[in-house]
Amino acid sequence: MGRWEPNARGRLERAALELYVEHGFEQTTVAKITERAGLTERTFFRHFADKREVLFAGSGAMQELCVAAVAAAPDSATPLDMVAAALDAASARWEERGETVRKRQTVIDANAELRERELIKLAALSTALADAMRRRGVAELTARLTAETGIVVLKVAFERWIGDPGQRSLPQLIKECLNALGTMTGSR
Amino acid sequence: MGRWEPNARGRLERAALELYVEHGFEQTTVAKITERAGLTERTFFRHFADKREVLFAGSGAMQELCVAAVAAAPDSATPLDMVAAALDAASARWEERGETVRKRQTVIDANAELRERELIKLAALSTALADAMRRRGVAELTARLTAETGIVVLKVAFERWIGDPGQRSLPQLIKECLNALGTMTGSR
DNA sequence: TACGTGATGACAGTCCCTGTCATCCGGGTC
DNA sequence: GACCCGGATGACAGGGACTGTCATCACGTA
Repeated sequence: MGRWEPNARGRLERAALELYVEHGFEQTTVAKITERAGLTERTFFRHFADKREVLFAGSGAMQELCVAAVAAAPDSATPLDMVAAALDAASARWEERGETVRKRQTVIDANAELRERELIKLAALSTALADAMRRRGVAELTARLTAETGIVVLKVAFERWIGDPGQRSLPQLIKECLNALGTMTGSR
Repeated sequence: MGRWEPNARGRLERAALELYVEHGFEQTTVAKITERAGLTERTFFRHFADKREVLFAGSGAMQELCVAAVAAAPDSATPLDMVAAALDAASARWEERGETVRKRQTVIDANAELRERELIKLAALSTALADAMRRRGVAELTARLTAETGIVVLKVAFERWIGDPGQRSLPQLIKECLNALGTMTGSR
């Protein structure tokens, strides 16, 4: 348990997820996490802004992935196409490690504070997508509305993907939601 | 400053908003709020679940208002019409006391924790709207997507209403966003 | 006037999170 | 090999949010 064991941050992430799964988020104290990781509380808060953030460490990379997808979209793409490309990129990444994603989501869904954090992460993603589209020449209002709509589709499709016993794939569910969206707004 | 001054809850709400405006949310301790209201900390937490909730005391009534609007929509209404009716009801209520609403929103926008709380309140509103639509016979997926889309429109329109120097009314901005939404999804 | 009920006060305690300073490890310099 | 420097960690004190528990108080009612 030397002071200099490698990958302190990774050990904290792992210990936290394990304990959140075993005993729930609220019942887990930061002291217990650092104890399992062989570190001190102070070090935990040097790596993560708060007790919730440890579950969202990967959200930054996911956001960059989505922004890159928008930037890489062909010039012929409509705003909705750009968002769809971003959602494809994100969902592909999630499909890869479905087991971990599901476990993590179970923890989040069981706690209101964590759902709050999840929502603000999605809001940040929406803003980033809107910015990326604006850089592609999309008008302000259109960019904002399209990005937010994309997040809606992501939320609904992801929810169904989690609830389903692995029947349909995430990209498939996203496509279905996008179609339903079209009939919804067009039905008048 | 007797122990039995009337309207303890109201005094707490008022004192909290005042102090949040004067010094910001983070700089305001619950002790300061209860001091101004002539009560104790323990009493604050009997009336409000946490320090943030005091700013969202009215969200329950707003949600009921929206749900009632959906329930009262004519049978000929499409899902999108139902949501539009709900947004009209909500925005009318906000227009009434624009001054207070703007002041409160300034406080919320300045703090990440408060934005988180705002987002989960909107998510709860979305769920309530979807439930109300389902009771009107709307299919599960359609209800969910339409409700979420309505919240998107509300968010974007409200944001523009706050940022604007009172040019366009909130119902007007909502209508504009709904129109832009139609052209967006229909543009392909 | 006595009593019951609900709201408030008083107090101790836990946990999250922060500021500060000392300590340690690894790597580069001479 | 001795020296040193920068980044990461430990140790400690402390504030503030929130909770549990019991005593106390005001008010309506019999």
